[in-house]
Amino acid sequence: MASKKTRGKQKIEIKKIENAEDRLVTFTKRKSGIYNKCNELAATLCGAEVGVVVFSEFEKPYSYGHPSIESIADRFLNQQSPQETNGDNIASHVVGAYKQARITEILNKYNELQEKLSNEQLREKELQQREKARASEGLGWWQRPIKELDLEGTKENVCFLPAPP
Amino acid sequence: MASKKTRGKQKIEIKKIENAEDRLVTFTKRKSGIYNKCNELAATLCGAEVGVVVFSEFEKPYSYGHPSIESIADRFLNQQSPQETNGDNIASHVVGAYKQARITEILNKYNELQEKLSNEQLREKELQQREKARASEGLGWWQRPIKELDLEGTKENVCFLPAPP
DNA sequence: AACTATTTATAAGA
DNA sequence: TTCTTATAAATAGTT
Repeated sequence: MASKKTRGKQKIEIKKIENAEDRLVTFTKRKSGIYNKCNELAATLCGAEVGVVVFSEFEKPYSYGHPSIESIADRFLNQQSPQETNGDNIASHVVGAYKQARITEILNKYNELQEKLSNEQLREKELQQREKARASEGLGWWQRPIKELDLEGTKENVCFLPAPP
Repeated sequence: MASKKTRGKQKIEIKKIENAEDRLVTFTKRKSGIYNKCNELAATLCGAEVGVVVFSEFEKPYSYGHPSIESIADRFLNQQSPQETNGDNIASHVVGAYKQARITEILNKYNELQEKLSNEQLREKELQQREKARASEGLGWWQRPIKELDLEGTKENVCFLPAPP
């Protein structure tokens, strides 16, 4: 009993983490922490919508949105009355890019299909698949092994539940 | 001193907070919590950039960005794959070569999924065949009307797209 | 808006 | 990398 197993969470300065490995670990952990917070915010408030975009130090893009980035962006485009912004609005640019590439549509279709598939066929496998998908969370969807794009509920890069009417 | 001053933080279900006042308070608190987390993530990693967009239940927009929304947006709009740049630098309207390749993967995956589904249900199989046929017609999916990409009722349920490379 | 008792997130370690 | 664990940080309910 004499010694504790770990020192537990230590206070850290909010400065760049010098060690690259630690930095990556922290990046990953905190990013998911933020996603989780955002998801709770949206779920908790139910009327709220949240979109997050993160670029790693290697400029690898990550993102989260609820219920979808499009709806969020569209709102920005249609009505501007920012109460607290520290910059230009990101959503309009983001959506512009998306619309140009027309990735949005195909991804929507893809997700719908995923949903369909899982509903009809693989309900019981969801958990397994989710675990798998989580393993490669660090990669953008286009960079992932295609296999892992399988099925719904890629927790990290995808969002979930539609808000009640 | 016998009695505690408060019950402290209580565990709550992640469900819509029924009481409107509490909901607003929580929204405000958690939103700043998220901003703070994002700020730490950006500052901590230093190379990272983060943008957040939040809409309240009243559709009031809030946002945060670090170091600036512009830089994040620029990356979304101007990102080009490193691999692409040294080969042919024909021009900007081909920007999407790499992008499209990536997307094609998704499309392929999409079709794969459909195939899977077809093993379960004939209806889905037909759907899949139709899609396949279209895919080989010569037009890239991105050039086709969205409707041909099939499936109806675009819901706002899922998915969020990471940035195009 | 401040306060705390708790819950939650997470820095280190295993 | 995934799991622990001690501790820091966030926050639900209160004042």
